[in-house]
Amino acid sequence: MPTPRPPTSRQAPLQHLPFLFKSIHRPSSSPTTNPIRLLKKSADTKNLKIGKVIHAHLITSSQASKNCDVFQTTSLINLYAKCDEISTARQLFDQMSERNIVSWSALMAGYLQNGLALEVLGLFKKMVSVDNLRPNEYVLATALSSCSISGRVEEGKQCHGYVLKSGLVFHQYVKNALVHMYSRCSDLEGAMQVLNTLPGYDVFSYNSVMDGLMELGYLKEALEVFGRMVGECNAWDNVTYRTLFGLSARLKDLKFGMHVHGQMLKSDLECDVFVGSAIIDMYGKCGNVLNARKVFDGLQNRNVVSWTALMAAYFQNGYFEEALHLLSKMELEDIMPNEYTFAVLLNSSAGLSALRLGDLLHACVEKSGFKDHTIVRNALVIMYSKTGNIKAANKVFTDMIYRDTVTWNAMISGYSHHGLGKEALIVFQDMLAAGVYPNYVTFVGVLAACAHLGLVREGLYYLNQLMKQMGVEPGLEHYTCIVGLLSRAGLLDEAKNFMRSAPVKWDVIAWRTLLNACHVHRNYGLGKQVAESVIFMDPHDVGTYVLLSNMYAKERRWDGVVKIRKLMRERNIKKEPGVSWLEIRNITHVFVSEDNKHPESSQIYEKVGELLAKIKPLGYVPNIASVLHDMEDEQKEDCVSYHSEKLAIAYGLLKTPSEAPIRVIKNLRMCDDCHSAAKLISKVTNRVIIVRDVNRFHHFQDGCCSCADYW
DNA sequence: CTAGGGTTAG
Repeated sequence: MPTPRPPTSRQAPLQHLPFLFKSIHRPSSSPTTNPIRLLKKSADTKNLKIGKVIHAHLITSSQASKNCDVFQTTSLINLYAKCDEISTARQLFDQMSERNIVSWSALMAGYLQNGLALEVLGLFKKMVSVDNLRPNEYVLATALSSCSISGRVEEGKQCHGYVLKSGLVFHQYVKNALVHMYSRCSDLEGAMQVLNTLPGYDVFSYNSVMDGLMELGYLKEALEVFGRMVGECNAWDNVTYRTLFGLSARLKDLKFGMHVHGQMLKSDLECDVFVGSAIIDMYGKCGNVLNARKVFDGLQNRNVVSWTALMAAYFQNGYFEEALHLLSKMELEDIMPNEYTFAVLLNSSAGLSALRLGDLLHACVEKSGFKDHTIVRNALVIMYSKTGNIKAANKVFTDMIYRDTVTWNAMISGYSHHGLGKEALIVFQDMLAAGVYPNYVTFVGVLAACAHLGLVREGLYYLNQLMKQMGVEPGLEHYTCIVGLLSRAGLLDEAKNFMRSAPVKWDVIAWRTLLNACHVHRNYGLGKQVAESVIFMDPHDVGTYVLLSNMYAKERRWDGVVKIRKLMRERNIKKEPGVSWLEIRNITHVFVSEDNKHPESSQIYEKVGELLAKIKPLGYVPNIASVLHDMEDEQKEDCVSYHSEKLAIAYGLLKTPSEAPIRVIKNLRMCDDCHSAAKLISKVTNRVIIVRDVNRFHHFQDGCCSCADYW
């Protein structure tokens, strides 16, 4: 949706030009009117038009002496370099018969500005070897900066040598450029060495080092450097604040962040868009959306980044609708979304499982000119996979030319969530073949895939060998995957022993994994033990009470069921109502178990009855064991018959064309009864039914589910 | 001639 932009930079009106000519022609040129000064002025103001006029004039009246020519041409180089006509600058430079150090530095600065760092370093080498010139502070700062942006430590160290030789180590700019170079090239020992051996560093050096440390994830160390800074330098600037907000965000340390914020308010530093966005980001990442909003509302000028930061704050805290809602408000202020904005929006629609909205955003992205940005493509993969359309996710993935770690991880874990373990492992192999290094997240997806496929040996090999080989430290999530892997394969004792022996502090999730396995494998003895300990760890885990009561029921131990029910009453634990929803055209229809609030309720109930009647001959038996209320079996059967996902599936069948897959989202774990019903319904209706429950996707097709009945 | 804001995979 590109709208024409109003002209922002005003060109100098043409009627001013005769005046310029006059001043050039004036016989004894005063300092303000000589052409070199005018060239500098037009370079500084990036006014190429006037600069070219002066250039033309110089050509037509070329009476200049040779020495004057060096200065003039250098000024012209500077002009073209600053005005982004670097090739013109280069032509002039190459035609010079004689050059001084300023000619070199002007051209180098131009290349640096255009991001052509390697060109700068090439020039630097030529300058010292061919022209035998000694680099000055300008050339050194430019060369060092080129090393910084291109990550060339080796060249940076050579520059360091020149710095020492020239005696410019004490020059503030050069020193800072040196510290910055080492920080950006991830050579923090180098940076610290410069910082420690030389006296007199300023905000700039500290900012650089803290930034470098943060980039590498050394958050504690950055905090230490900050402590040193507090003692030695109190002139904090915008960049310092931005860095500190970034640090508190990454540490998720709200207290520290608020402290810095308070400090900033006390100082009379003006809060620019950069710092403003950093504060919003900090509050968002520290979980305080309200403050993020407050800061945003207080900003005098906002740009795309401020808006995107606020959307991200909402997104990160689960307020997906609010994040999406901000788009139209932003556009009302005439601010266009960019690739980051689209990434947040897509992730928000993924969070809602809003397929229709995601499709819509995809269309916007295609039109926007940001469609080929990796972050946007990644967000598309995530969005399609989370909204249940794994095929579309893979389409986006395969069409991508450049893929980063996040891309591969998104596809691997996407497949894993959908129970497509084989596909996940193939993508993983491709990732290794492409030379991309797997990280922590990659292996979570890979191990989950192994668990789905029951590949015990492979899983253990990945954990014990490959991860070490790849330099990835296994964490709780990986160990939990192993628990899942073992118990899914029916090796419950091994899983239990693994939990006993592995050097980790297990959380409820791990125990619940084992518990679930006991339930599926009908090992109720161990299951009850595990459930007791889960309840001990988290007395409000409703799902566990339900499972425990289920297990008692399956053993026909009604005393146990009664005990659990009593316990739940005493602890005031209520079963969260089951809610399912699905999108039809662009409306989301929400169903709550056994409620008849939907306007077409009677048709839906009728349809459910019809479906259940159709699948009963195929072996469907209502599973009423999970019903916790006191009632007759017949009532219990009614109860499970009208679970929210059954209502949603029935509605989907009523309202969508016969070839379309039905996509349902449910807030809880899918129950046994609905699971077996859905399998048979997919068979008798010949439809693909995709249900996303709290943990995973179930693809029902032709009487089978992708989770292979283990979830 | 030295720096910098936002996003994501579990």
